[in-house]
Amino acid sequence: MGKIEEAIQQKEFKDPYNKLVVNLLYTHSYMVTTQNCLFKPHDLSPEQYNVLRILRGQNGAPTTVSSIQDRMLNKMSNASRLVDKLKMKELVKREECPSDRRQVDVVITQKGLDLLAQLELLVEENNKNALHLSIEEVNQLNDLLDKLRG
Amino acid sequence: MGKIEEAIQQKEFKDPYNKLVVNLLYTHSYMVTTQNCLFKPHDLSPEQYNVLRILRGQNGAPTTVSSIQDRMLNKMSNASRLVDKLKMKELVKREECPSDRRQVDVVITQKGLDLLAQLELLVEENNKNALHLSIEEVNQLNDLLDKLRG
DNA sequence: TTGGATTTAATGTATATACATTCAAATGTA
DNA sequence: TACATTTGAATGTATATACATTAAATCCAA
Repeated sequence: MGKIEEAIQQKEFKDPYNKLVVNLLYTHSYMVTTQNCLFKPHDLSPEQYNVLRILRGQNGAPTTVSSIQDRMLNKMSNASRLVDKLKMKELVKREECPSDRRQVDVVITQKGLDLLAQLELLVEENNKNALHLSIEEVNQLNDLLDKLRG
Repeated sequence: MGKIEEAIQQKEFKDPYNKLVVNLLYTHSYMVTTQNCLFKPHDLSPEQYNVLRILRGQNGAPTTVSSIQDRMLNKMSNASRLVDKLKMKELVKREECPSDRRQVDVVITQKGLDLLAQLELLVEENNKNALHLSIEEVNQLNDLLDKLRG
Protein backbone atom coordinates (compact mmCIF):
# COMPACT_ATOMS: atom_id res chain seq x y z
CA MET A 1 0.00 0.00 0.00
CA GLY A 2 2.68 2.51 1.09
CA LYS A 3 2.64 6.26 0.70
CA ILE A 4 -0.52 8.00 -0.33
CA GLU A 5 1.22 9.69 -3.29
CA GLU A 6 1.80 6.34 -4.98
CA ALA A 7 -1.56 4.91 -4.03
CA ILE A 8 -3.52 7.57 -5.88
CA GLN A 9 -0.78 8.49 -8.38
CA GLN A 10 -0.56 12.10 -7.26
CA LYS A 11 2.94 13.55 -7.36
CA GLU A 12 2.60 16.12 -4.62
CA PHE A 13 0.07 17.96 -2.52
CA LYS A 14 -0.54 21.65 -2.19
CA ASP A 15 0.23 21.55 1.54
CA PRO A 16 0.32 19.01 4.39
CA TYR A 17 -3.25 19.91 5.43
CA ASN A 18 -4.59 19.06 2.01
CA LYS A 19 -2.60 15.85 2.03
CA LEU A 20 -4.03 14.92 5.41
CA VAL A 21 -7.61 15.28 4.20
CA VAL A 22 -6.86 13.01 1.24
CA ASN A 23 -4.98 10.60 3.49
CA LEU A 24 -7.91 10.39 5.91
CA LEU A 25 -10.40 9.69 3.13
CA TYR A 26 -8.13 7.08 1.56
CA THR A 27 -7.33 5.36 4.85
CA HIS A 28 -11.00 5.30 5.77
CA SER A 29 -11.78 3.54 2.50
CA TYR A 30 -8.99 1.06 3.21
CA MET A 31 -10.39 0.22 6.66
CA VAL A 32 -14.01 -0.03 5.53
CA THR A 33 -12.99 -2.38 2.72
CA THR A 34 -11.48 -4.81 5.23
CA GLN A 35 -14.60 -4.51 7.38
CA ASN A 36 -16.89 -5.21 4.46
CA CYS A 37 -14.97 -8.38 3.65
CA LEU A 38 -15.25 -9.46 7.25
CA PHE A 39 -18.97 -8.80 7.72
CA LYS A 40 -20.25 -9.76 4.28
CA PRO A 41 -20.27 -13.54 4.89
CA HIS A 42 -22.50 -12.84 7.89
CA ASP A 43 -24.89 -10.69 5.85
CA LEU A 44 -24.07 -7.62 7.94
CA SER A 45 -22.79 -4.17 7.00
CA PRO A 46 -20.27 -2.28 9.16
CA GLU A 47 -23.02 0.19 10.06
CA GLN A 48 -25.42 -2.56 11.14
CA TYR A 49 -22.62 -4.08 13.22
CA ASN A 50 -22.10 -0.71 14.87
CA VAL A 51 -25.78 -0.50 15.84
CA LEU A 52 -25.65 -4.00 17.34
CA ARG A 53 -22.56 -2.98 19.34
CA ILE A 54 -24.34 0.08 20.67
CA LEU A 55 -27.33 -2.01 21.73
CA ARG A 56 -25.15 -4.62 23.45
CA GLY A 57 -23.39 -1.79 25.28
CA GLN A 58 -26.72 -0.94 26.88
CA ASN A 59 -26.67 -4.27 28.75
CA GLY A 60 -30.21 -5.19 27.90
CA ALA A 61 -31.69 -1.78 28.63
CA PRO A 62 -34.07 -0.65 25.86
CA THR A 63 -32.61 2.09 23.69
CA THR A 64 -34.61 4.58 21.67
CA VAL A 65 -33.90 5.21 18.01
CA SER A 66 -32.71 8.75 18.69
CA SER A 67 -30.37 7.52 21.40
CA ILE A 68 -28.85 5.05 18.95
CA GLN A 69 -28.51 7.87 16.45
CA ASP A 70 -26.62 10.01 18.99
CA ARG A 71 -24.13 7.23 19.60
CA MET A 72 -23.52 6.38 15.97
CA LEU A 73 -20.21 7.17 14.33
CA ASN A 74 -21.88 8.96 11.48
CA LYS A 75 -24.41 11.42 12.86
CA MET A 76 -26.18 11.60 9.50
CA SER A 77 -26.86 7.89 9.21
CA ASN A 78 -30.45 6.82 9.54
CA ALA A 79 -30.89 4.72 12.67
CA SER A 80 -34.56 4.14 11.93
CA ARG A 81 -33.86 2.33 8.68
CA LEU A 82 -30.86 0.43 10.06
CA VAL A 83 -32.97 -0.84 12.95
CA ASP A 84 -35.56 -1.88 10.39
CA LYS A 85 -33.02 -4.01 8.53
CA LEU A 86 -31.79 -5.59 11.76
CA LYS A 87 -35.36 -6.37 12.82
CA MET A 88 -36.02 -8.18 9.54
CA LYS A 89 -33.02 -10.37 10.36
CA GLU A 90 -34.38 -10.86 13.91
CA LEU A 91 -31.22 -9.40 15.42
CA VAL A 92 -33.19 -6.75 17.35
CA LYS A 93 -36.69 -6.29 18.79
CA ARG A 94 -38.62 -3.05 18.46
CA GLU A 95 -41.40 -2.06 20.85
CA GLU A 96 -43.44 1.02 21.53
CA CYS A 97 -42.13 2.82 24.59
CA PRO A 98 -44.90 2.74 27.25
CA SER A 99 -43.97 6.04 28.92
CA ASP A 100 -43.77 7.99 25.64
CA ARG A 101 -45.60 6.59 22.66
CA ARG A 102 -43.56 8.69 20.24
CA GLN A 103 -40.47 6.71 21.13
CA VAL A 104 -39.52 3.20 20.13
CA ASP A 105 -37.54 0.90 22.42
CA VAL A 106 -34.98 -1.20 20.62
CA VAL A 107 -33.37 -4.25 22.24
CA ILE A 108 -30.81 -6.67 20.86
CA THR A 109 -32.08 -10.28 20.68
CA GLN A 110 -30.24 -13.42 21.74
CA LYS A 111 -29.65 -14.10 18.07
CA GLY A 112 -28.02 -10.66 17.80
CA LEU A 113 -25.87 -11.30 20.87
CA ASP A 114 -24.82 -14.67 19.48
CA LEU A 115 -23.80 -13.09 16.19
CA LEU A 116 -21.72 -10.45 17.99
CA ALA A 117 -20.05 -13.15 20.09
CA GLN A 118 -19.28 -15.10 16.95
CA LEU A 119 -17.70 -12.02 15.32
CA GLU A 120 -15.73 -10.92 18.39
CA LEU A 121 -12.45 -12.71 17.63
CA LEU A 122 -12.69 -12.14 13.88
CA VAL A 123 -13.04 -8.39 14.38
CA GLU A 124 -10.15 -8.23 16.80
CA GLU A 125 -7.96 -10.23 14.44
CA ASN A 126 -9.02 -8.14 11.44
CA ASN A 127 -8.19 -4.90 13.25
CA LYS A 128 -4.73 -6.05 14.28
CA ASN A 129 -3.99 -7.40 10.81
CA ALA A 130 -5.20 -4.31 9.00
CA LEU A 131 -3.48 -1.77 11.25
CA HIS A 132 0.25 -2.11 10.62
CA LEU A 133 1.20 -0.21 13.74
CA SER A 134 2.66 -0.86 17.17
CA ILE A 135 0.58 -0.23 20.29
CA GLU A 136 2.53 2.98 20.86
CA GLU A 137 1.79 4.21 17.36
CA VAL A 138 -1.88 3.30 17.73
CA ASN A 139 -2.11 5.34 20.92
CA GLN A 140 -0.29 8.22 19.29
CA LEU A 141 -2.66 8.11 16.32
CA ASN A 142 -5.70 8.03 18.61
CA ASP A 143 -4.44 11.12 20.42
CA LEU A 144 -3.77 12.99 17.19
CA LEU A 145 -7.22 12.15 15.79
CA ASP A 146 -8.88 13.31 19.01
CA LYS A 147 -6.90 16.53 18.82
CA LEU A 148 -7.63 16.97 15.10
CA ARG A 149 -11.35 17.43 15.80
CA GLY A 150 -10.58 20.03 18.46
CA MET B 1 -15.70 17.72 19.98
CA GLY B 2 -12.91 16.29 22.14
CA LYS B 3 -12.23 12.68 22.95
CA ILE B 4 -13.94 9.98 21.01
CA GLU B 5 -15.28 8.36 24.20
CA GLU B 6 -17.45 11.41 24.92
CA ALA B 7 -18.43 11.97 21.32
CA ILE B 8 -20.11 8.59 20.97
CA GLN B 9 -20.86 8.05 24.67
CA GLN B 10 -18.81 4.91 24.95
CA LYS B 11 -17.03 4.52 28.27
CA GLU B 12 -14.08 2.44 27.13
CA PHE B 13 -12.79 0.35 24.28
CA LYS B 14 -11.72 -3.26 24.22
CA ASP B 15 -8.21 -2.30 23.11
CA PRO B 16 -6.43 0.63 21.40
CA TYR B 17 -6.76 -1.05 17.97
CA ASN B 18 -10.51 -1.22 18.29
CA LYS B 19 -10.56 2.37 19.48
CA LEU B 20 -8.50 3.43 16.47
CA VAL B 21 -10.95 1.88 14.01
CA VAL B 22 -13.83 3.73 15.65
CA ASN B 23 -11.76 6.92 15.79
CA LEU B 24 -10.95 6.71 12.08
CA LEU B 25 -14.59 6.20 11.13
CA TYR B 26 -15.73 9.03 13.37
CA THR B 27 -13.04 11.46 12.23
CA HIS B 28 -13.79 10.63 8.61
CA SER B 29 -17.42 11.50 9.17
CA TYR B 30 -16.35 14.76 10.83
CA MET B 31 -14.19 15.76 7.85
CA VAL B 32 -16.74 14.77 5.21
CA THR B 33 -19.39 16.80 7.01
CA THR B 34 -17.29 19.95 6.71
CA GLN B 35 -16.63 19.17 3.05
CA ASN B 36 -20.31 18.67 2.33
CA CYS B 37 -21.10 22.07 3.83
CA LEU B 38 -18.39 23.64 1.70
CA PHE B 39 -19.36 22.03 -1.62
CA LYS B 40 -23.13 21.99 -1.28
CA PRO B 41 -23.67 25.66 -2.23
CA HIS B 42 -21.81 24.88 -5.46
CA ASP B 43 -23.96 21.83 -6.21
CA LEU B 44 -20.96 19.54 -5.94
CA SER B 45 -20.27 16.47 -3.81
CA PRO B 46 -16.83 15.75 -2.31
CA GLU B 47 -16.49 12.81 -4.71
CA GLN B 48 -17.33 14.91 -7.75
CA TYR B 49 -14.80 17.50 -6.56
CA ASN B 50 -12.21 14.74 -6.32
CA VAL B 51 -12.85 13.68 -9.92
CA LEU B 52 -12.47 17.27 -11.11
CA ARG B 53 -9.17 17.52 -9.21
CA ILE B 54 -7.91 14.36 -10.86
CA LEU B 55 -8.81 15.68 -14.30
CA ARG B 56 -7.15 19.05 -13.67
CA GLY B 57 -4.04 17.19 -12.52
CA GLN B 58 -3.79 15.73 -16.02
CA ASN B 59 -3.10 19.21 -17.42
CA GLY B 60 -5.57 18.93 -20.24
CA ALA B 61 -4.58 15.42 -21.28
CA PRO B 62 -7.64 13.21 -21.85
CA THR B 63 -8.15 10.67 -19.08
CA THR B 64 -10.04 7.42 -19.43
CA VAL B 65 -12.75 6.40 -17.00
CA SER B 66 -10.68 3.50 -15.69
CA SER B 67 -7.69 5.76 -15.14
CA ILE B 68 -9.89 8.11 -13.09
CA GLN B 69 -11.11 5.12 -11.16
CA ASP B 70 -7.52 4.06 -10.35
CA ARG B 71 -6.74 7.49 -8.93
CA MET B 72 -9.88 7.81 -6.86
CA LEU B 73 -9.71 7.74 -3.07
CA ASN B 74 -12.35 5.08 -2.89
CA LYS B 75 -11.52 2.29 -5.29
CA MET B 76 -15.10 1.05 -5.23
CA SER B 77 -16.67 4.29 -6.31
CA ASN B 78 -18.19 4.37 -9.76
CA ALA B 79 -16.26 6.78 -11.96
CA SER B 80 -18.58 6.19 -14.91
CA ARG B 81 -21.61 7.53 -13.07
CA LEU B 82 -19.69 10.40 -11.44
CA VAL B 83 -18.42 11.50 -14.85
CA ASP B 84 -22.00 11.32 -16.06
CA LYS B 85 -23.17 13.73 -13.36
CA LEU B 86 -20.29 16.12 -14.08
CA LYS B 87 -21.07 16.04 -17.80
CA MET B 88 -24.68 17.00 -17.13
CA LYS B 89 -23.35 20.04 -15.28
CA GLU B 90 -20.99 20.72 -18.22
CA LEU B 91 -17.95 20.50 -15.96
CA VAL B 92 -16.36 17.77 -18.11
CA LYS B 93 -16.44 16.60 -21.73
CA ARG B 94 -16.62 12.94 -22.69
CA GLU B 95 -15.42 11.64 -26.07
CA GLU B 96 -14.84 8.27 -27.63
CA CYS B 97 -11.14 7.46 -27.61
CA PRO B 98 -10.00 7.22 -31.26
CA SER B 99 -7.26 4.64 -30.68
CA ASP B 100 -9.47 2.30 -28.66
CA ARG B 101 -13.19 2.62 -29.07
CA ARG B 102 -13.87 0.80 -25.81
CA GLN B 103 -12.35 3.67 -23.90
CA VAL B 104 -13.80 7.09 -23.19
CA ASP B 105 -11.63 10.19 -22.95
CA VAL B 106 -12.72 12.58 -20.24
CA VAL B 107 -11.49 16.20 -20.13
CA ILE B 108 -12.32 18.96 -17.68
CA THR B 109 -14.00 21.98 -19.31
CA GLN B 110 -13.19 25.64 -18.75
CA LYS B 111 -16.33 25.81 -16.61
CA GLY B 112 -14.90 22.98 -14.51
CA LEU B 113 -11.54 24.70 -14.20
CA ASP B 114 -13.27 27.95 -13.23
CA LEU B 115 -15.25 26.18 -10.52
CA LEU B 116 -12.08 24.58 -9.11
CA ALA B 117 -10.32 27.96 -9.13
CA GLN B 118 -13.28 29.48 -7.32
CA LEU B 119 -13.16 26.74 -4.66
CA GLU B 120 -9.37 26.78 -4.21
CA LEU B 121 -9.17 29.25 -1.33
CA LEU B 122 -12.36 28.00 0.32
CA VAL B 123 -11.03 24.45 0.43
CA GLU B 124 -7.68 25.52 1.83
CA GLU B 125 -9.38 27.63 4.48
CA ASN B 126 -11.82 24.85 5.34
CA ASN B 127 -9.01 22.34 5.77
CA LYS B 128 -7.00 24.55 8.07
CA ASN B 129 -10.07 25.46 10.11
CA ALA B 130 -11.28 21.89 10.45
CA LEU B 131 -7.90 20.36 11.32
CA HIS B 132 -7.00 21.62 14.78
CA LEU B 133 -3.36 20.63 14.45
CA SER B 134 0.03 22.24 13.96
CA ILE B 135 2.05 21.58 10.80
CA GLU B 136 4.25 19.19 12.78
CA GLU B 137 1.25 17.24 14.01
CA VAL B 138 -0.22 17.13 10.50
CA ASN B 139 3.02 15.68 9.15
CA GLN B 140 3.17 13.18 11.99
CA LEU B 141 -0.41 12.12 11.33
CA ASN B 142 0.28 11.74 7.60
CA ASP B 143 3.24 9.47 8.36
CA LEU B 144 1.24 7.37 10.79
CA LEU B 145 -1.63 6.94 8.32
CA ASP B 146 0.80 5.94 5.55
CA LYS B 147 2.36 3.41 7.91
CA LEU B 148 -1.04 2.15 9.12
CA ARG B 149 -1.85 0.80 5.65
CA GLY B 150 1.48 -1.00 5.52
C1' DT C 1 -57.82 23.27 28.95
C1' DT C 2 -56.98 24.51 24.51
C1' DG C 3 -53.77 25.28 20.67
C1' DG C 4 -49.29 26.25 19.06
C1' DA C 5 -44.53 24.60 19.47
C1' DT C 6 -41.47 20.82 20.01
C1' DT C 7 -39.98 16.11 19.90
C1' DT C 8 -39.66 11.42 17.89
C1' DA C 9 -39.76 8.28 14.33
C1' DA C 10 -40.78 7.25 9.77
C1' DT C 11 -40.57 8.27 4.98
C1' DG C 12 -39.18 10.51 0.47
C1' DT C 13 -35.49 11.69 -2.71
C1' DA C 14 -30.78 12.40 -4.50
C1' DT C 15 -26.11 10.89 -4.23
C1' DA C 16 -22.58 7.49 -3.46
C1' DT C 17 -20.63 2.77 -2.40
C1' DA C 18 -20.33 -2.29 -3.21
C1' DC C 19 -20.82 -5.38 -5.66
C1' DA C 20 -22.55 -8.42 -10.15
C1' DT C 21 -23.72 -8.45 -14.85
C1' DT C 22 -23.81 -7.03 -19.65
C1' DC C 23 -22.11 -5.71 -24.06
C1' DA C 24 -19.10 -4.00 -27.38
C1' DA C 25 -14.35 -3.72 -28.77
C1' DA C 26 -9.85 -5.41 -28.75
C1' DT C 27 -6.44 -9.06 -28.19
C1' DG C 28 -4.24 -13.34 -28.66
C1' DT C 29 -3.78 -17.80 -30.23
C1' DA C 30 -4.87 -22.01 -32.90
C1' DT D 1 -8.85 -15.71 -40.34
C1' DA D 2 -11.81 -17.58 -36.54
C1' DC D 3 -12.96 -17.88 -32.03
C1' DA D 4 -12.22 -17.74 -27.15
C1' DT D 5 -10.55 -14.53 -23.76
C1' DT D 6 -9.89 -10.18 -21.88
C1' DT D 7 -10.75 -5.35 -21.29
C1' DG D 8 -13.45 -0.94 -20.67
C1' DA D 9 -17.54 1.26 -19.78
C1' DA D 10 -22.22 1.16 -18.71
C1' DT D 11 -25.97 -0.58 -16.10
C1' DG D 12 -28.68 -3.05 -12.38
C1' DT D 13 -29.55 -3.69 -7.50
C1' DA D 14 -28.94 -3.37 -2.47
C1' DT D 15 -27.19 -0.60 1.18
C1' DA D 16 -25.96 3.74 3.31
C1' DT D 17 -25.54 8.91 3.69
C1' DA D 18 -27.52 13.64 3.47
C1' DC D 19 -30.73 16.02 3.67
C1' DA D 20 -36.19 17.66 3.79
C1' DT D 21 -40.74 16.55 5.03
C1' DT D 22 -44.54 14.32 7.43
C1' DA D 23 -47.39 12.72 11.15
C1' DA D 24 -48.27 11.54 15.69
C1' DA D 25 -47.46 12.30 20.54
C1' DT D 26 -46.10 15.30 24.06
C1' DC D 27 -45.17 19.71 26.17
C1' DC D 28 -46.11 24.24 27.51
C1' DA D 29 -47.95 28.65 27.91
C1' DA D 30 -52.02 31.62 27.49
